[in-house]
Parts: sequence; structure tokens; C-alpha cells
Amino acid sequence: MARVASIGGQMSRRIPHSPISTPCTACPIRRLPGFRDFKPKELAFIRSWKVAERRVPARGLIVQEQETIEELYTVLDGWAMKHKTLPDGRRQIINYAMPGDLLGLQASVDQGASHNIEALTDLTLCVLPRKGLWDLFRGFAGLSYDITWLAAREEHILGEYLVALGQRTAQERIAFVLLDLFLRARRAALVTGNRMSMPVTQNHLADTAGLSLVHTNKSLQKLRAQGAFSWENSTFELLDLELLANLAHKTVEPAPPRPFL
Amino acid sequence: MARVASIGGQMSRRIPHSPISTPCTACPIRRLPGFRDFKPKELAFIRSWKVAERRVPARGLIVQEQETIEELYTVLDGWAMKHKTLPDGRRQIINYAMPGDLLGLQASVDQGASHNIEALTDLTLCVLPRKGLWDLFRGFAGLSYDITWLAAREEHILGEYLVALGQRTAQERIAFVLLDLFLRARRAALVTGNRMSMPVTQNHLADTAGLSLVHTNKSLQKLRAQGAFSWENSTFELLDLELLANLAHKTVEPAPPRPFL
DNA sequence: CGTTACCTTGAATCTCCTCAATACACGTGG
DNA sequence: CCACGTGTATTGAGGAGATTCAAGGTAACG
Repeated sequence: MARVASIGGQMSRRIPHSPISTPCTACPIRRLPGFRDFKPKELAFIRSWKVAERRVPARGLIVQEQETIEELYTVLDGWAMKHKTLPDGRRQIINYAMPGDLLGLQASVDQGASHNIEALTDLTLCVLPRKGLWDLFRGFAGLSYDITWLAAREEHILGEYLVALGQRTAQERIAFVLLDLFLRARRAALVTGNRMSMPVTQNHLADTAGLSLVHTNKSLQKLRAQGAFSWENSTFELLDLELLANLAHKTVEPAPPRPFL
Repeated sequence: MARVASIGGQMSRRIPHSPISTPCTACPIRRLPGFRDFKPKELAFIRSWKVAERRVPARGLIVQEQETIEELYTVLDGWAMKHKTLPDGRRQIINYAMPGDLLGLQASVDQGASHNIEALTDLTLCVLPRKGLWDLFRGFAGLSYDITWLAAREEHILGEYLVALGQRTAQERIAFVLLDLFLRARRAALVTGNRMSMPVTQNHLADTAGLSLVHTNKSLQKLRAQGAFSWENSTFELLDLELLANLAHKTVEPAPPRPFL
């Protein structure tokens, strides 16, 4: 419900951190294609930085707007979304996060989060205390650079979405979002045989594309009819990449190389 | 013309760099409110990093989409805009840059610029070779952190615009953009007595807000009638901050503290 | 078996877009 | 000096696209 402030998010802040079940040396994220190798010292630092894991149930709030934050997170498992809600309840989803994505940098570096971060599925996070960021910057130029790279990548994605919201038609926007989510999920190894589980509702899609729920639904059906993808029961399957890219009015970019965590 | 690819941008790449007329020690940017002080070593590094100045005429291209870039820039004087153009000519302005803003980080850190950067006025840039970025990360944790801060701030701004484009009405969007530009210009000391020179046309505004030129014009007039600002002959004057913020459906945020260049 | 979350459809309305034309300021070349 | 082109702002009219309101349907869950 775009016009209704989400009150559902549980305050999961009180949930205690879990012990570390995934040592960094065996972190599944690092094995993803596109991640660079760490030097031994870097890996040792990250190991010492990671203090816990945190589990958040679906719909749980990870970071709340305005809140100053003492931790950074890396998504180990699950999906999350960043969103902002206007005083009158209109909600805009800014971006999604999947395994391998860093959360909370903006809130850590600036003062206070500029948006909410909410779990879309049950989520496992790797907990990195904010203070460690200083040690990272002081001692590890390579990792510092990686962090900046991540921030710049985020900026890049938001720029793409700005073009989508500002210039694309409803169908193009929806195709754009779906394609983007698919490609990012694929990079996070969430796709097998062009199929993936997608924990996103049409409501989310509407609030991402800046469209009403009704119009999202109707546009989606016209889009479905063209056979570029199928999407039902939270399962998304890409049937024709090139077609979907055309529908999104987008040229497919090669996946950028990717550092860090 | 939103639907016409801008072909006007001159290839100013060939224009030779100018000698440094503004030594870093006397850089006017650093005197702006909100900038942190540099340690002597940091200042020395920046001085050695800055190799030249570059002047770009109004409408000149500073960075071209796709282009790999060997330099970062700081705006010393003038306005610029970042924009992206779809294959069919639809243009979206992503963001503006004013004195004190850093340009080209995204292109330097990623490979290749994701958008064009174009001068809105005659422009003076401080030229910082890309390679120096490495030295910065290796030797200056504080500056590295500042760079990351800048990237995060950019992300923050784009997020705000995303909410504007996705959720706000035409009038709200326009009010939002005008207010944002005013506040940023004020931080850059471009405002005297609530008046500023604004090198932005209704066409730019339309392509920023994701609206057609015609509708931008009409919405603008309704907005003008409410007396929150006046805008004619490239001069913008804020008459009622609170009113404009209300029209933008926005709560005024305090200016964040601000490091670096 | 009622509640909740999500998806779907129809109808009326209005926002916003496109097309088209005019007006003014400016600079340039004849 | 005037004619012309260009860039910018303005206005009117008609229509497409998106919104809101309203209602109904299905599946999952306690």
C-alpha cells in the first residue's frame, strides 16, 4: 500500500546477535564470481572486524531512518530493500540488497540513515562495527578503495533508476526493474537455469517504479503477454533476455568487476 | 528539448589545461562554511596532486558517457550538470555540481563514466590526476574517508531525487528541485540576500523533474503564483523558505558538515 | 472459518503529454 | 540597419496514460 505508512516492521534491534557460524575464510560470498581475492592481511583484518552475525526475520527493520548507526552489515543471505516514506505515507523504494551487498555505509559515514532498510526475506547479516571502518581506512588502502568503489556503484545504480523514473514509460520501468533485479540476482548466484525466487510483490514493484499498484498490475500483464519472462508464485524466470532489455529500452551492460566482501 | 539528443556540446577535451592561478593554500573553496580544516600534510598532498586548472565554456562537455577518465575534478567556479540520454533522445539530468563539488569519482573508480557531465556556465575546474587517488588512499586515511563521505552524500542526494520523481506531483517536484538547488548554492556561497544567479532553463528543470517542458512551464506558473520565490532572467530569489519547503512536501534538513576540497 | 496478504478487474477522473503556434531576446551576416 | 536563425518562454487544445475508487477472488495461516 503505497499510501499507507508501513507500520509492520518489527523492531528487531533487540534480537541478540548470533554467534559466527560462517567464518570469513569460508564465506560463501567471497566465492562469487566477480569478487577479487583478498591478501592474507586483508582477510585477517576482516575476520577480526566481523564480530557477529545477525538474523532478521522477513519484514523486520534493519536500519531505521534518522537513526545513527553503530554497525555496518554485509548481506550473507536473503534480500532487503531500502525505502523512504513521505510524511503522508507515500513510499519510494530506493534500492534492493542481495547477498554480497554492503548496508549502512551511507548511514555510518554521514550522520544518521537517510532511509529505512527492511528485510524482504529472513535475512542473515554479517555484523561489522562502525569503528572498524576507521581502522580499515587507516591500515588498508585497498579495502578503502573497495568501499569507495561500492559507494560509487550504488550511486551508479541510483542514477540508472533516476533515468528510469524520469524518462521511461510504465512498461519500460517495470521491465527495467525486473531485468535489473534478475541480473543482480544472477551475479549473487541466486539464479539457476534462468529461474530465481523473487521475494518482491507487485506492491514493491509499484513503489520501486513510482507507479500505482493498479497500473503496475495492468502494465505487468501487457508485459507478460510478450513472453520475455514469467513470474508467478514468487518465482521469476527469464525467457528472453534480449527481448526484456528491449522492452526496458535498455542496452545490457557487462557486469562490472567487483571487489570486497 | 527532452526528445532531441543534445549535439551541441563542444568537445572541449582538446582545450589545453591552464596553469594554476589559484594555489590550494588560497583556495576559495576551502573557506566555505562546512569544510573541515586540513592537516598540513594533507594540504601539502593536495597541492602536489593538483596539476592544473581547466576551463570549460558554457555548454562544453567535461566528461562523456562511456569514456574512461584519467582525471578527477573539483569545481572551482561555475555550474555543471550530469545527465544521461537514452538512445531515442530522452534526456534525464541526474544531478548538478557547484563550486566545491567533486566530479568524476564514479568514472574513476568504476570503469568509464555512466553519464555525461556538461558545463552550464563557463567553468573552472581543479584538475587531479586519477593516479593520485591511489596515493591518497595509501597515505591519507582521513582524506580517503572524506572521499567516501562525498560518494555517500551523492548517493543520499540521488535517493532524495528518486523519491521526488517516484512519489511527488509535478508542482512538488519542481518546488523540490528549486529548493534543493537554492540550498546547495547557498552552501557554496553563491547566494547573497536570498538571491542567486541560476544558469538553469525550464528545459533543464523539465529534464531534471522528469516532466515535459510544457507541463513544467504550467506547473511553474502555478507555483510562482504562490509567492514562495521569484525567478526571472536567470535570477532566482527565495521569498519564503518554509512555504517552498511545504510546496515541495519536504522538511528542511540541516546542512551536513562537509569535509574535503 | 475468519483474517490477512496479494493479485485482478472495471469505471470514472484527472494529470501530464504531444502537437501546434506565438512571442521575445539575442547575435550574425548581408 | 534589418532579416534571419536560434534559444527560451508561453499558451491553447486534444488525447493518452496514470490515478483513484471500488469490488471481488485466491491462497495461506492460525
